[in-house]
Amino acid sequence: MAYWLFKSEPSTWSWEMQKKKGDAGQEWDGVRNYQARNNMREMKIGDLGFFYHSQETRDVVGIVEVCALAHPDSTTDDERWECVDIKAVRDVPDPVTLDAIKKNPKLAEMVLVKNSRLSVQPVKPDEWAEICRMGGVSPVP
DNA sequence: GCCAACGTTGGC
DNA sequence: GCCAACGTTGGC
Repeated sequence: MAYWLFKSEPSTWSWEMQKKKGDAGQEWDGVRNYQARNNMREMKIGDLGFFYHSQETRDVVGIVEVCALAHPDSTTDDERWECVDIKAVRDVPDPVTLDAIKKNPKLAEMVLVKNSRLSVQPVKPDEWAEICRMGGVSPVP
C-alpha cells in the first residue's frame, strides 16, 4: 500500500467535482509530465492519495483511492501519456493548508514543499499519518 | 499579476 | 549530447 498526493486547480477540477463522480471515479487525465506519469504507473488498486487544491486555497481537502491502474490518457492520442482513475473516499474535515505543512518540521521533506510543481507525487507513510492527524481524519478509511 | 523554478524542445 | 530558449506551474 502506497500513498500519493494529487494536485489540482479547483477551477479546473475541484474536490466537489471529484466527489460528484462517486465510486465510479474519474481518470486523472491531462498530466503531461514524465515524473508525474511514472508515479501513476507505480500505483496499485487501493492505494490512497490526498486531494490537494493548488493556486487558490492551497490545502489538502480530501482522500482518494486508486480504482484503476494506469491506462492511456483518453484526452490525447499521444501514447506517452497515461493515467490512473481515482475515486473520492472521504473529506478531510479540517483542510490542511500548505502553510501549516510548511510550519510542521515533520513535513519539511515532503515533495509538496521541496518540488511544488510536481502534480502527482509520493507521500511517505509517516507524512500520511501526520497530515491525517492535522486534518482530523483517520489514516485508514 | 508577477516572477522564480522547473521541464521540455529544438538547433547545433 | 549540450544548452539556450521557451512555456508552464504555482506560490506569493
